[in-house]
Formats: sequence, structure tokens, C-alpha cells
Amino acid sequence: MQLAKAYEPSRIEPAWAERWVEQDLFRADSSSSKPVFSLVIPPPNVTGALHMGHMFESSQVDITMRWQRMRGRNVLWLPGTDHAGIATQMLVERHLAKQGIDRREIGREKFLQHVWAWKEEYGGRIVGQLKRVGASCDWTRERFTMDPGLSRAVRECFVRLYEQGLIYRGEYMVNWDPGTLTAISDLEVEYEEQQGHLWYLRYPVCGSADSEHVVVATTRPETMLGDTAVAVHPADPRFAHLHGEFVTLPLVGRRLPVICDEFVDPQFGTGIVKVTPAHDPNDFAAGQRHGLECVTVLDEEARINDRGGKYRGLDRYEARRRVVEDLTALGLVEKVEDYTNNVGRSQRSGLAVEPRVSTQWFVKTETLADAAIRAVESGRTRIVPGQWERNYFEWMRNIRDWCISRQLWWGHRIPAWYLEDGSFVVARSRQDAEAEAARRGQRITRRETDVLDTWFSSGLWPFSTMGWPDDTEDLRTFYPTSLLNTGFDILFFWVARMMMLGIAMTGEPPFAKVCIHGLVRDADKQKMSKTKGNVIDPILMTDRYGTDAVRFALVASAGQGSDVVLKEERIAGYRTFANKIWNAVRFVGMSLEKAGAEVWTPPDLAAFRPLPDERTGRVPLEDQWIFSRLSKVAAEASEHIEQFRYHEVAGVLYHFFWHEFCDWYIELKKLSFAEGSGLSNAWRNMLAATERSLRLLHPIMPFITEDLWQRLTENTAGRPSSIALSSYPVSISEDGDPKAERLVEILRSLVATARNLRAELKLPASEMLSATVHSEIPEVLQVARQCSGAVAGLARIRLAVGTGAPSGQASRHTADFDLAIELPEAHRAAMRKSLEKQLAKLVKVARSARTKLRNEQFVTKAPPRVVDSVRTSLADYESQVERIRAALSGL
RNA sequence: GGGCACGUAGCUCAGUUGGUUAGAGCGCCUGCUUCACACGCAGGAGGUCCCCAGUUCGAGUCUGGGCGUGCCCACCA
Repeated sequence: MQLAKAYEPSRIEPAWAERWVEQDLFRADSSSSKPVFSLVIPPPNVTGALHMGHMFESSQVDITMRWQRMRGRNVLWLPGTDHAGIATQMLVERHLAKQGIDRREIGREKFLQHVWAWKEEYGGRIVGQLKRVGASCDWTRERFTMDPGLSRAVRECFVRLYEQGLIYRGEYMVNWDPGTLTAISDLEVEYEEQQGHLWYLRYPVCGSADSEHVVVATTRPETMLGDTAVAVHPADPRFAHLHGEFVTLPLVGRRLPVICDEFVDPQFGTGIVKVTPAHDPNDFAAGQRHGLECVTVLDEEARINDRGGKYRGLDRYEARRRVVEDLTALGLVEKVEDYTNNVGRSQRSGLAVEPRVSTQWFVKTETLADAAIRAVESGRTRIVPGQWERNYFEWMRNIRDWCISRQLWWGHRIPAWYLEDGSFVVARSRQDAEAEAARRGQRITRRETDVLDTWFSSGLWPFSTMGWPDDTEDLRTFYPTSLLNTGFDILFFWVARMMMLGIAMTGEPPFAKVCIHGLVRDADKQKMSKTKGNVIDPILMTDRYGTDAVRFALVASAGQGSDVVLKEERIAGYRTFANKIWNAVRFVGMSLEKAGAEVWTPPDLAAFRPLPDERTGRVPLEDQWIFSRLSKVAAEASEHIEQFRYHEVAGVLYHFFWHEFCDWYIELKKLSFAEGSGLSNAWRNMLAATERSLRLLHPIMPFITEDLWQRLTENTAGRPSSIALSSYPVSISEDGDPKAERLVEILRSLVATARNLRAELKLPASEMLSATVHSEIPEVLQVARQCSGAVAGLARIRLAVGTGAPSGQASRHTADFDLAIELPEAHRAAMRKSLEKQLAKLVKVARSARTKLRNEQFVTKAPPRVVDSVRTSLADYESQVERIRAALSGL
């Protein structure tokens, strides 16, 4: 086995990524009888490139998927992309604008051709990147939200909801984006505090002799052009005299009634509100209650329209300036105050959203939300971490109807056709619509031009991707899915909608579990975004440090559900871990070649047990120990994966491989081989332990483990074609081999104690020294006798079992033994210092233990095991103190 | 206004059911080119677990209050 000295991920990763895809390694089987584990990807936008958020998510999912596959599940990870209505349309518009093409000039059909062409050319990028980072998706089942099958599902769902009376069309106030010229949903509006002003305007009272006026406060003076009333609180005594009066709207001259309505807050401003039903949601509602006229003064691009008289054609902000100017000139501005208000901006265009009355399509959400709430309440779907359930409930219980129509071209066109008499039919196809029209004695005049909100089709994703509404094999096998792993940022946008639509269409909630993860942030905890320029490109990092290092850094940096603060140095840190793995396996391979051992062909990798030494007939201690550890670590890692504690998985495996497998197992093996044991079973054990470690690590570091595993098992007959298809190590027995673990623990403790003493006393590192160990514990004596070679090799001391108390030597006491090192004269002073330091520490802990034991209630109420352990510890501290004092006086 | 988190080593964070002397990675200090790895090895320093009160024999962990930070929802004309 020839390996480079340092691991270079970029040399092996792309080839493996390609091979995995070519071999269809991750293809799910809908006819298999194995238990199923299924998951649909949160489809990234076709416009997108892979960012750290995707990589974080796919790393977590990939760990679960690879693990489930290795433990024998029939795994489906269904990939795909979302057409992302507004985002894509904007992008392609910009793209075309560069070539001097305006979508309005070329028209809808031509424009859509361009979008499709664009999608064909660039839409595969993110999928390609997912393949590159090893996401073990079933690429044969890749879907796109505008595939014919999925589009059919969208129409079917729309028609069914309509037939159930859950979709309606009507004139309401919606959030209008003056940039993209479409309505958007409440969720697509982002609020932001902004420094503004509050203008106090005078409206003269009609028919008043002494130029009486009312003063209204407003942040948007330009909308006064559309005022159709002023309002006061009915119980506000200050304005009782105004009830039934009228005022004159300045600049326009309209007579406005004074209305009484409880929505007025007497505390705010002057307690009198101007009412503009066409341009404010509260005013719109008030307008409906009082039958006010709705005077729209802004057009769809938020410019003053024909109703705005001389301000016609002005942008809303320019109009504001001019209106204030003119009112000031008339002496109608009483005062202006600074005021901070919350401005809603369109998530897409970034422009301030304009409340606008228009005809839109809505989903009635109340009953859908009820069912979605019950699914989580009953535990049929569980959200982890659990605190997100409260957010989910909170939102679902206060849900408002969902505006689903968008005045865009790119998307699923609403399946509604208008008739001559102005009515409409909703149907699955034009044929159906025509038939219905004929039944009504009408003809179709046109089809609805609006498309659906992107989240409508993604709301069907878990089953539309599996062939719904047909009763397909995939649907029966893989739906409802086992898990959804997604970010909290789309809990409402997406998860909530899938829950509602999934239950409504299939009768079942689409997931058994929903695992919510955090966001990836930069080193300053800022959200990564292109505009801030603080994005760390995952592909760049992957090229630089390797996919395994990037995904390890991502999952290791975040506790369950919490955000990741990502630093490049951390990724670099895990590259060194990969390098460590590489070199450990390189060492195993090199040793094997040097020893000229026979080709290793164990019959069954999965069931391999450590083999006995051919001479002694006993399994070497280090092999007993490492297989016990492997077994326990497998159980721990599995438990953590099952509970979505990915950072724990990372921690457990990192520690095991580096600080147990490399630091102790390999070091012990080196020594035993140095002693001349070249027998094949010793090799087989080490190879098997290495191979098993690689399988343990595979879900979290797929590339390096695949590459090394392939080399290591090259000659193993009947092995699977990929480590991904091998089995995940299972625990041999509940507590492994406690005896072996105890012995190695003592060995490690002996070595560590010796090293520690040596370093503290500044004894030369390589010089062989003599030492005695005193203990009454049989295991310690056993280790001292049987592993003296190992101790000598690892700590450079010749160990003897001593009798009586050590004196005149450097000694240290632990819970299990005393270790005394033969000390050259010159080091006495250093030792005195060391002992005094130990003494101070011990006196402190002994005091606290004594206090505890003097406390009667502790002794009677605490569990016996706790009391006992404190008692034992105290006895131990006391004897230590005694010994140290003795040693000090002996110096 | 309503809701949800968070505050532990210099930094980023673990800490599952309250229980022996609170952990990791990075950084820092000391010593090692020991023939897998200097992307390494060995050792070490570093903590008022934000503050106050309470429950308890016992609190980083539970309760209440305070201070500080972040997020979500609703929305103020």
C-alpha cells in the first residue's frame, strides 16, 4: 500500500464522488423488504450555488443516511430543486437586461423559453456541487418542482382545495412589491426599523366659523390624497363634539366624515387618525366597517396616479416631499417629530412594500392549520429540539389566510379560466374547463395569468416527488417520510405548509420527525450573506481542506439545534484529523509490508473477533481493549446519530480515533511488534480494528474512509463494493470487555503518572529510569508485571513491584497506586516544590470532602453510592497527604 | 406588545436524570526533528459556570427576580 506522507483530499475526493454517482450506490429500492428510512431534501433554488447552510444541512443528513444505510435500512434520500418563482424570474430578467432584452417586449411565452433555457444551462450547478461533497442522494429520483408530474400534482391539489372551499378569490389588501410588481405573502415581508417623521396635519372642520380644525398625525403624508375619513375613538371625551361632523381634506377638497372606531388609540399622536382605506391595512378594515370609499392614489409602481391631481406621476417619496411642502405653505403642518417606524420591505426587491387593494387568490388556512396542530400535539410528527414545537403552535394558532397568487410569469399558472360573464371555473385541464363552461352555456375568454407562490408547490414536495396523485410504489413504500432536516428559517414558509397540505392531500402528516438546525454564521456571529461579503464558500473550503474536514467542522461546531460559528482555522483543524487518520492507516499498511505478513482475508468483516496470539493462546490485551472500545464507541455514536446529536458524534469519534486508537492502541502495537511478535493473528487484529474504525467514521468522513478502506480491503474476498454498503459496527455486548478496559486504564494511568513526574521534575525525556509501584489492587500488580515492556517503551521507566513505602524518591499517588521514581540528587529541590503543590491541592479537596461527610443530612439522604465514593475519596486524600508529608520530611 | 433561546477557560462551544476534584477544540507556555503523522509527540497553565434570592443534604443543572445578548411573530396611524 503506497500512500503519500500527507493526506491530499483534492486528489481523491472528486474521483470517489463521481464513482458513487456512476455506480448508483445510493439508489433506493421500492420493492425491498428491508425497513425504510426516507427523507426528501429541502429543494434548493435552481438559481443557487451551494452555500455553507446547504453544506451544514446536507452533512447532518448524510451522516444519518449513510448510517441508516449501513445498519441495513432501505434508504431513500430524494434530491431535487425548486423553481423559486420570484428569485429566478428576477435573475433571468437581469440576465436578459444585460443583452438589452426587456421581458415585457418579448412577452410571456418567449420569456419563459428563456427561463427554461437558463435553467437547463445553470440549474444543475447546485446539484453538481451536492454530488461533489458526497451527498448520498438517490440521483435517479431527482425532481424539479416544475417537472410535469409535480405540476400535475400542483393542479390536482389546487382543484381539490378549491372544491373543498379552501381556496377563494377576492379583493383584499395585500403586500404589494412595487419592484417586482406582484403581491407577496406576509412571510415575504421583512420589517426593519427606519428613522422617519411624524407629521401633524391640520384638516379644517366643515362649516366651522372660527377656522376650527382637527390635527391628525401621520408617517405617510402623501397618502392623504386618498383619505376618505378621519377617525376618533368613540369613548374619547376630547372629541365627542366631532361625532357626526365633517372635515375638509386639504389640497383635494374632499368632504371627509368623522367616524368613531375602536381601532383608534387615543394615546397615539393627537388621538385623531386620517383614514386611507386604499393604502393601509387598518384603514382598509375600518373602511369596510364604515362603508367608506376606497380611493387608490398610487399605481402598481407606487407612483401617484390620476386620482392624485397635480401630484400625478410622482414617486411616493417625491410626492411626500411635495405634499408636505404645499401643506406647509398653507400653514397646515402643525409640527413634525422625529419618529422611528417599522418599514416592511420585500424580501426579494428590497423595496418598501406598499399595502394595496387587489384581487388575489387565497388559501383558507384555519382548518388546515387545525389538523397540522393536532399532528404535532398527538406526536405523529415530532419536532426536535422540542422548543420549536411552541413556535410552530404559536404560528399555526395565529395563522392568517395565505395569499397564493403572484403576478409573475415563472411558476405554476393557476388552473382557472374566465368565462364571458366574468365568472370563472377551476379545473384540472383546459378540456375540463371547457366542458364546465359549456355546461354553463358559456365560453372561455381567457386563462388566469397569475402563478402560484413558490411555496405552494414545495408544500407538496414530500409526495408530489413520489408520484402523487397516482398511487405509486414509491409513495406506498416511502411516504410518510421518516425525517425532515431543515433550518428554522423556513419552519413557517415551508414546514408548516407541507404539514397543512400533506395532511389535506394524503391524510397523513408528511414526516415522523422534523429536525430543526441552526444557521451558519461567520467568526463574528454574523449571518453569512453575499451583500455582507462574509460568506465562506464551501467548495473553496472543500478544495482547500477536503470535504471531510469541512463537514466535520460544521457538525462538530454546533450543539443540537444551535447555530454554527464557523472559522476557517477550525476547518483546518479537522484537516489535521483527516491527516491523522491517513497516517495511522499508512502506518498499518507499512508495518504490514515490512513484516511481510500474508494477505489478510478474514471471512466476515462484520463479525470479526480478535484472534489469540499463536504462542500464548490468549488474545493480546491491547486487542481485547480496542475491540471493546470499538464496540462501545459504535453504540455511543449510533445513539447520538439516532438522537440527532451530530456534534456529539463528531466528538466521540474524534476522541476515540485520535486519543485511543492512535495514541494508545497503535503505540502499544508498535511495542509489541518491536518485541518481535510477527505472528499473523496480531496483524489480523490490528487490521481488523483499523478497518472497523474506518467504518465507524464513514458516515461523518465518507471520502477518506472510502479511499483507505478500499486500499485496506483490496484483497478481501467478498467485500462490498464500497464502505458505504458495508455494515455499521455494532456493539458486541452491553459493556464490552470491562476487565481489559480496566487493565488498559491502569496502564495508561501508570504511564501518564510517570510522564507527568518526569516532566515536572525536568528529568531527561529519553533516559531510562527505575521506578517502583506500590499497590494492593490486583489489577495494578498484574499490569505492572505483564506490561512492563509497554511501560518501559511508553514512559521510559523500568518498573518493579515494590514493598513498603517509597522514600527518598520522586513519588506520586493516585487512586490506584503509588509510583516512585529513582531520583538523582540534583532534582530534590524540584521535587520538594512539586510535592508542596500537590499537598496544597489535596488539603483543599480533603477539607471539602470532610465537610460533606460531617453533614448528617448528606449522609442519610444522598444515594449510598455517592456517600461511599466521597468516603473512599476522603480516605484516599488523607493517606496521600500523609505520604506527601512523609516524603517531604524525608527530603 | 407576544413568544423563543442564550450568558461556562483568552476565543468558539459541550455539559443528557441535580451528586466524587466542571470538559473539548483552537490559542497560550515548556520540552522533544522518537524511523505513521511538526497537519506531529509528551507535559502544563488557565474557570466567582452573568448577578441576587430561593428550593434541596447537595445547584453549572430546578424556581423567582435582575442585568446583558440574539432571534421569531404581530404591529403603532
